[in-house]
Amino acid sequence: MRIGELAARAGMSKDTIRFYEKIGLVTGERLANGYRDFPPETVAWLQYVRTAQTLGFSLAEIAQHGEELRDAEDTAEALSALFEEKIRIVDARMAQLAALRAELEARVGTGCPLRAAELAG
Amino acid sequence: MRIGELAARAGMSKDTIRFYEKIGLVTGERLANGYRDFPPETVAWLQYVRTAQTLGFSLAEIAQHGEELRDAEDTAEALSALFEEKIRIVDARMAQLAALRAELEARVGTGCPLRAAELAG
DNA sequence: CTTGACCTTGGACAGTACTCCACTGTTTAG
DNA sequence: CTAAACAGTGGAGTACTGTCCAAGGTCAAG
Repeated sequence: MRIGELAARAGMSKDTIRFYEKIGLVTGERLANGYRDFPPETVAWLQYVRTAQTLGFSLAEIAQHGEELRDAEDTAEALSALFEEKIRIVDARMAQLAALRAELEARVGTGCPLRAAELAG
Repeated sequence: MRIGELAARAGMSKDTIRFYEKIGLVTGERLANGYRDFPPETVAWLQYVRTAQTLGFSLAEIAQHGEELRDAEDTAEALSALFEEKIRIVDARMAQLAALRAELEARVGTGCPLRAAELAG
């Protein structure tokens, strides 16, 4: 698939994809005429990138995860370890969110604006 | 409290606090000699800023929330509405995390590296 | 063979969030 | 009085994540 179709399917600009290629976040072949040629799973990978990004991972981290996945191609254990580490990060972030949510909820309806700035505890 | 103590208590650099003041994220008085003078609750506010930041809010958004809080000083309803909106955002983010976590967990131990790139679904 | 849609590259520019620097003023301790 | 520790300003520089543009190559349709 060429870059235009990939961009449309992944919901991002061609420039963004070229930028991602430059930093090693996506890789593609080249056609005889020099055009980039991406395999279909790149769409899912780019969607994953967006998800990971909103979770607070930098593009460099995501790229490294991708490499680790590729390197671990015959090492199911390494892969599981990577996933488990990510789960730990996700759990920590969820706990943080849950704490903030509880604090927010405690404030709803209490009308104590002057102390609102202290909700971080 | 002067900037050095605030920086130490909030766990960030003085430069960062000056930068935050410039963009309106924190406000302080000035002493007769020109030194900044911050009220004690600024420590909690800065900690809240850090939390909100890790949740994906930009400094501009956080600053605006702060303003809304100040503007709503006598409007408990507006405050509750703001909190409820934040809770919705937090809930959405938690759901996203939960989905990702489930996908990650499903991969642990299955050893299917070649399809790992598609875990975003 | 031209037109238009697609692709290439390189580089400039932008917004966010700092971080560092040089130079200068203020306060406190000895 | 001087030195050290604190403070101030303005401006430059950095890293990250794009976004836009100009100049040009490729390809299919009419």
